[in-house]
Amino acid sequence: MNEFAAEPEPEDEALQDGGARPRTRIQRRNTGAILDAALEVFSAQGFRGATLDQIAEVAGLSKPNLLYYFASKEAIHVELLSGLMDTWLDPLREMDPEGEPEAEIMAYVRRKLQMARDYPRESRLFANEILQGAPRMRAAIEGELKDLVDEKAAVIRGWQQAGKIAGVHPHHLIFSIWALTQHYADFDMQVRAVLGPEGEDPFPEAGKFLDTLFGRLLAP
Amino acid sequence: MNEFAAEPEPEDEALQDGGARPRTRIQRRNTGAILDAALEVFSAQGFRGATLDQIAEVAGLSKPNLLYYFASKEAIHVELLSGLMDTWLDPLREMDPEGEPEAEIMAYVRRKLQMARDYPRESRLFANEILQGAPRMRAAIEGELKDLVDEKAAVIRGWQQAGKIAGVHPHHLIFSIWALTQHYADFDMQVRAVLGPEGEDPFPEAGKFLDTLFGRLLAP
DNA sequence: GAAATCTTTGACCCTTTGGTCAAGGACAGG
DNA sequence: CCTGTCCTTGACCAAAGGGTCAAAGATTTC
Repeated sequence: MNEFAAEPEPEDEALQDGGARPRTRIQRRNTGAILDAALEVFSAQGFRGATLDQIAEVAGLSKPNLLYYFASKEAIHVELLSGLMDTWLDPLREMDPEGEPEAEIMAYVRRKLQMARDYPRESRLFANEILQGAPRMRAAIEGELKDLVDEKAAVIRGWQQAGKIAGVHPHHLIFSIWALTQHYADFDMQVRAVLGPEGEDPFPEAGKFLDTLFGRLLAP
Repeated sequence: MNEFAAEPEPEDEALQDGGARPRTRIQRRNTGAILDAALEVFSAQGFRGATLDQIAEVAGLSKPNLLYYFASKEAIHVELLSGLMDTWLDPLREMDPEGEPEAEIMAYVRRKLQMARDYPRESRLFANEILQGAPRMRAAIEGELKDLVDEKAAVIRGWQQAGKIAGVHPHHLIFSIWALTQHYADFDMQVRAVLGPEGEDPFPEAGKFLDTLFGRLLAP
């Protein structure tokens, strides 16, 4: 079970009224189970591909019971996404303008790779949403996300002007970190298939590779 | 209109029988329009999210007419995917073991980035398929794709042992090329949103960035 | 321990969707 | 210009899917 998306924003919205947080123990347990099941199904099938029956089955509840806790399929999805954005941006927020430039960026890379490993479903949910043109997240991406990236890009530019790291385009540097780390979650199936049936964990090697890559890219 | 996926394999399968290639001019035109429309819709909505009505509308045909040319929704999808794999791997096939190592890899990166720019729908179709665990492509990925990657990884290892390029993990090097180039197609919406409303083409800058990145990564 | 308040679900409803079919048009080829 | 093949579609159909509801079961509260 995973609180990752369930915790940040107190789920509710449903339960006809619309004021209170999860009250009873039962409510907390069931909304948690629903969000976890929905994450499982939405991340694997996309919004339109997922069905309430599938989510209900994974959650171990009946379909009408889902709809007792959430007003609609869409409401479940929105709940997941709104919890996601914050957690998704946290590793970037932690990048400290006062820190040692190369170390800060390398640490960011490692945090993102760790997230890809620990929360692949969240990564795929996000990927699905962007792939379809972000119909339910456009605002957050053009607002929150863009603002944070612009802010950190400015920090990076400062480091570059101080000669601490190489002068590569800050926005594209950030894109490259996203692309390279999330790839291991979103394309996990392909990565494992290509590496062969030995079934060993690709992440340790990926970590080493990314250390080398960004080490060389950032050297002033 | 785009022949990319329509041409490689002669579409047919439908038309009740199952022997002949597109015979008439009408047939060629309509199967082409259907595959192009299906690429549009599948790449944007995923398989389950797409509907025959949407595809029919984009193609400018009636739904029963679609099903005159293709046996089922699934048949259209399969047709697209089977045409895709070959084209997708071509840029890697072209990497020449006899060529100058760094130049060969850089050229591969540029070809892939060019594909992301010219064929974003194909990239997203592929991404959708892998994200959902590749239910209809597993065989091709574990076979054709893995084989080619293994072959080229061996070539790269040879170059590394000859001291021509840095000794990074060949498979992860290839993954990084895929991740970094396809990101600009698959996450296009996000890339453009973050770069801001100026609406300028991200690809020229991406090209410069990737030149720097791989130049530094590969230097022996 | 009974009233008031949550939870749960079987049965149902309406829309969407993949797919069928028979009949009517368009187009060769002779 | 007529016949046999190819193409097109309006009308249907059955299944799936999102969502509702009333009534029955649990829990809590006093």
